[in-house]
Order: sequence, then C-alpha cells, then structure tokens
Amino acid sequence: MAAETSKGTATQQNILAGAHQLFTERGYHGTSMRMIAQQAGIALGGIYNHFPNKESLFLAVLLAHHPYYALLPVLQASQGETLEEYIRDAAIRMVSDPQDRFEFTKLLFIELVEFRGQHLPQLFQMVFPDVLEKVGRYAQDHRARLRPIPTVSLIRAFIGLFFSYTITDMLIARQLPAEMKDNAVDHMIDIYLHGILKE
Amino acid sequence: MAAETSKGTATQQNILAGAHQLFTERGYHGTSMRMIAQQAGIALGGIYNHFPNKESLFLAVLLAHHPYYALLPVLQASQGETLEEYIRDAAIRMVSDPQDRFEFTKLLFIELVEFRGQHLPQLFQMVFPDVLEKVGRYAQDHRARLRPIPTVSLIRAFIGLFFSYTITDMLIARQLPAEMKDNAVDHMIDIYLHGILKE
DNA sequence: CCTACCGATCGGTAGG
DNA sequence: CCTACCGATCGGTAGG
Repeated sequence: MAAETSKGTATQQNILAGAHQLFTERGYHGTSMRMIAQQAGIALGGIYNHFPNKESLFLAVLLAHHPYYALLPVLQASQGETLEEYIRDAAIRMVSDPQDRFEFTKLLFIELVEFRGQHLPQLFQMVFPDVLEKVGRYAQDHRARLRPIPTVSLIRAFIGLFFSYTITDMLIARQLPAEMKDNAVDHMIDIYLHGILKE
Repeated sequence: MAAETSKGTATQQNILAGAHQLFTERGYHGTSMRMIAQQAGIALGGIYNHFPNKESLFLAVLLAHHPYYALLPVLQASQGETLEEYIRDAAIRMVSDPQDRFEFTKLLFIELVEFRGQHLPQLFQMVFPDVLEKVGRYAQDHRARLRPIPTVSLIRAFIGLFFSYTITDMLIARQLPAEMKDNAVDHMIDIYLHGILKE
C-alpha cells in the first residue's frame, strides 16, 4: 500500500477537484453533493467518508486555493533592478493566468455572498500580518521613491489592481472589440505605478 | 382605484424589494420563492401573478438596480473647477454609500457566479457605448492634462477603483484597526489621479 | 465505498 | 391573491 501524501488520498483529491470546479461554475447552493460525487467518480455516500458535510467540503476547497499559495511564489520569483521594475513584474505575474484569476475570484464571490464572508477572518489572519510587515519594511527601504502613502493603502491598491483588472475583464472584455483590450493590463499597472511613485 | 405608476403595483414593488434583499443576503439558489413571498407579505402563489418564474424575478431585480441609475446622477452632480477636482468629486460620490456599494457588488457577484454572466451583455449594451463616447470627448478636451492612456483604460481603471475599494473593504476592513482605515478612500483616489494625470 | 432510503424543501401550478 | 397540491431534488445516513 502506497503511503498517503500530506495532500490526502487520491479519492479525496478527486472530490476536492470536482467540488472546486462545480462550485466555481455554479455557486455553492447551485451545486449538489450528487453532482460532486459524479464528478469525482464515486457514489454520493462516498463523499462522507472524507468530509462530514457540504460546508466543510467548501471550506476545504477554499483553503486549498488560498491566494497565499499562488501569490507567495509570484512575489518571490519577481525580478527587477529598480522598485518600479520589481512591482511591475510582480503585477504582471499576478494577473498573468486568466483561468486562475477567474477561479479564485469566483470562489471569493461565493464566500462573500453565500457565506456572508464567514470564513474570511480565518483566511485573513493566515497571511495579512506577515504581508503587512514585509511590505512595510520594503516600503521603508524605498521611501525616497514612494509618495507618502500608508503601507496599508499601498497594499489595498495593489490587491485592488488585481480585482480592478479581473472584474472589468469579466464585465466588458468579452464584449469589446479586440483593439480596445490591447495592453489594458499594461495601462492599468502603469496607472498604479505612477500613482504611488514620486516624480 | 388609484392609477398604477410606471414602477408597477405596490405588491410588485414589495416582491422586488424582498427579492433584492434576500438575493443579496443569501445568493440566488440560497433564496427560495417561499422566503420571498413571506418577505413581501403574500402567499407563494401570489408571486406568479407578477413574475412568470424565479429567474425572471432575478433579472427584474438586476435591471431595477442597474448601476446606470445610481451612477448617472452622481456624475452629473459632480463639481470641480479643474479636471482633477471633478474626477475626485465623482470618485468620492461613487464610493460614498457603503450599503449601496455592497448591495450592488453582491448582486453582480451573483450574476457572475450563479448565472455565469448570462445577463451582462444586456446590461452592458444599455450604457457602455454612451459612456465611452462621453468620456472620450471629455478626455479629448483635457488631453493636455492627461497622460497618454486610451479612453477604455481610463474608464476601466475608474470602474476598477470602485471594485478595488469595495472588495478590499469587504476583505480586510472589518479586520483592521480603525487607524489603518483612515483616509483609505482618499489615498486610493489619489493613486488613481496621480496615475492618469501629467506632471 | 455503495445501495437504498429518510424527511425536508424546492420551483411551480390548478382551481377557485 | 390564497390553498392545497405536484413531481423532483436536496443534504445526509443506516447498514453492509
């Protein structure tokens, strides 16, 4: 018998993957446990060997797709000689994969609407204090280049850049002629950068 | 018998108001027609005298709360001698009412997740071409003050400012100490303005 | 991990 | 606009 990984059994992974896909496609209440079972290739009752109920399955999906796992490597891999180049590179990486952006955003929407944000404090406490401290130190090192904006607002605007681009993408991108979308990412990053940098 | 207004009968308004509240609180599939009937003070069957089914009721709610109705007076009432003052005033008005922002945003989330954005083209076509043309003319008149950014990106970033502020508000505002939230709106508008203006 | 089942609730309708 | 009902489907479980 193969040793189980820390990620759980293959069946558990199938359930999580099927649930993730269905939740993001149809919402929480729009997805039934029977659909998830079928997607995972098992019978309905089988799910309950791995998760006690539907909500705990959603929470497991949410935690498995915590933006921290996607964002940390992005920020660490980002390069750039100057502050400006570093931020631009990080922003481009952050918005580079459309499918990832849409999936994460929809999962968050479900949490905000169908769970009234109940699970957010848990997600928030996992990473925000750490991020705040690191960005704060980084901003302090580069304060000569930055306009006088509190660290929290720098972070909010950077996170906001993600949603700004992703949601307007969802709202209008499919409906705009292609030439109007060219370089839209670059322009929006550009606005953010000129907004926070001196000179 | 009193004449019916163009907004529909009182009962129809009660149904719309109850549906709006419940949808934004619990999502589409998380809200039952029975809950809506109770909220509107009538029996389940009574709803079907006004709306043929649940989805058409949701669509009616969505159209009744089209951001166009909220946004147009905001933009027309905005004041300011200079371009900068006008945009700042409009932005402040746009984000001034937290309840309006949350309700509209949640309704949009429901549409994006539970209806896969099916109804968006309809909403979009109602206003975007008009907005694009007006902002384009306005930007042309003030091009000496604006950095060279396509009109579409100016609009996307301005709409994005709304979501940037509102979603980070939903995500972190409830969990931050008060002094970290002070003037957050002003800073985010400030970043946008410095991002699009010359000098 | 599956089969077969539970009570509850769903959207919608007939008839008045 | 209400009462009483329809078939379908829901989350969850007992028992193997």
